[in-house]
Amino acid sequence: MQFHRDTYCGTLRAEHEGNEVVVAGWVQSYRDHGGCVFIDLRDRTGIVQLRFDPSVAEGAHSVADRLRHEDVVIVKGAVVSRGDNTNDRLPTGAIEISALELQVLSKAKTPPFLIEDDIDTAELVRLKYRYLDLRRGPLQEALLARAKITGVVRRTLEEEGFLDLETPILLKSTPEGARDFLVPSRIHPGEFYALPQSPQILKQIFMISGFDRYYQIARCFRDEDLRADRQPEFTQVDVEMSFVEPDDVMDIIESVLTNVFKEVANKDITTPFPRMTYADAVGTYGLDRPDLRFGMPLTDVTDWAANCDFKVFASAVERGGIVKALRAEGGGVSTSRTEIDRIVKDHCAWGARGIAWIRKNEDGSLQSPIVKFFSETEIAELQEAVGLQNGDLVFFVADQTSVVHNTLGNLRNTLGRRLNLIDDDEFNFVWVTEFPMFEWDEDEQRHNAMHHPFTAPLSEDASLLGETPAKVRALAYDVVLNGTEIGGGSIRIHDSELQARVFELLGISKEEAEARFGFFMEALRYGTPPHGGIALGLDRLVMLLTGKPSIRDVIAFPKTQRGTCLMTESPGPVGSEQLEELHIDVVPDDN
RNA sequence: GGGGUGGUAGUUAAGAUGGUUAUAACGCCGGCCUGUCACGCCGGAGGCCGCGGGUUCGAGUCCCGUCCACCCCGCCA
Repeated sequence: MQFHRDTYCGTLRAEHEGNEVVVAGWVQSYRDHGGCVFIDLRDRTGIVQLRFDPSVAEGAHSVADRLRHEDVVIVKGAVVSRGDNTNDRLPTGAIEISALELQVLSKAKTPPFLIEDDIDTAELVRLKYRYLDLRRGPLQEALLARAKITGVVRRTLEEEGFLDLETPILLKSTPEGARDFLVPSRIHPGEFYALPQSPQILKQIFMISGFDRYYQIARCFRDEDLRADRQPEFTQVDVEMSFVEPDDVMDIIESVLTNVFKEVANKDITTPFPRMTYADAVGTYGLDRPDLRFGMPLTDVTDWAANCDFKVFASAVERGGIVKALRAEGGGVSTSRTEIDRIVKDHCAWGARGIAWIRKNEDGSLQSPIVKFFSETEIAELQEAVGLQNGDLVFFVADQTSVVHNTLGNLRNTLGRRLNLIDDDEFNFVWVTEFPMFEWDEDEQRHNAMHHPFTAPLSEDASLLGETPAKVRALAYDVVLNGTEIGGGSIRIHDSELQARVFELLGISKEEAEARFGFFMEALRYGTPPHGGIALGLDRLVMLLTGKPSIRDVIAFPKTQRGTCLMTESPGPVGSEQLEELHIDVVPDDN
């Protein structure tokens, strides 16, 4: 390079008039007037206009003439006022650089899409040319926000005395929870490392080792199917502390989040966050991650339904299920019959065999596929129970408890959005506490750990472990933001006897527990402090803070829904020598 | 594994009922233009209509299969 860049494009203002500067960056656009050539030059700080005037610098002008989108140039020139030609849409619009010298550092191929904030290019194309997509403002801002967030997280935790400690990526498979990614061992034929689903056991061992306060911004891996908010590798802010109760962990996380939202988004969030038990969250809002930016609680009409004339309702109750109602205030006015049918069809995906509904028109008349099954009295009782007003729309699900809650909980979120009950600028946090220790796995006919198998029970529930494990509540807590779970943690079991019992309840035999977690069980026996912690999903946090619809928008190089990277074309085949060395035979898929 | 949406120039889209040479905008190329900033004007190039099969005199369009991307269920904290 002939010159040395000394100024970022986006930083120039009227006060810099008269300065001689050297700027470098990408050609955003070019406007050739035959005489003067105008170039918008972009770097990560913004855009500045360059003017190439043949009467000022003939050589530079004749080269500028041939500049095209995304060419990389370095330019020396004088900052001059634009006079009457100010561009109010650019922060640098009061000035321009009258170019004296220009060096083209790199010509660019015509990009497949323009580098602009608003494009509607298919994600397929954008992912293939991720390096170009990442030049665009929205992605630059998202990654900038991400970097700021991790900075604030580190600073806050360091100030609180947490140590950033690393844990291995090549680990042992502990087949519990998600499917592991495996790494074959060359030295040990037929044996495999597993990539961590989270550093759970290792951070607990740090507590046993006396480090007292640990954190790590840790990459985690889970080989499961993807969603808009799920990638095969993702990042957790992983935290663990000794000699603590849930409140201590919550306090720390509240400070972290408060600082993050203040410093990155200039949002003041109120602490302490409200708390709600799992039972209340699910009972009232259907989901264990309630979006509390709007009301619309569920109404339990099981008792009424048990004795009603509508067989679908009555028999659901008879089989041990429940019936709940979700009333959308004024929803009947704005929702057409076709839209209702559509909503019903879409939400049956959560397992409900059907979703009944009643619309009460403005004139008080009822419209519904089910009212004909009820007596006058029943209808009156029902309206009373759900508080049905003119213009309302109410939905019902009658099924097993979990199906009813899941379906109506998701329906509630849909209606909240449809009816514009949600303020997009609000950040609503809530702690959900007292999760059940176990959930029943119908397929495998055994209990599973709802959080993970190292979670301690609520002390007053510990005595129930023997008889009714389903009733045992855990010292587990989730932090929920706007209806998305952004983190979860618990107080851990620090007693090897209790840990062994929990494994037993989970259907893991002594031998199995020994084989999988023997080292950990042994470690617990050497003096373990009571401890607990939490992990925040960094990707989701950044996604919510930046208002992006997908975590792909806050991850530099994300994978597609089928786990491929369109830019690098991973995963890919490897040579037979490589496989041989790893003692691996590839068995082709059937068909 | 299942349900849904989409795939036509580089990009985004249009292309009723099957029918002449597949349109447009932006981008690209050439020319003109000294105050543009969505610059403007004139001209031009650019297509395995995702892929494979089938029906038909004839398929971008209809049928079957398949691949890819996205959203969702299952799965996954």
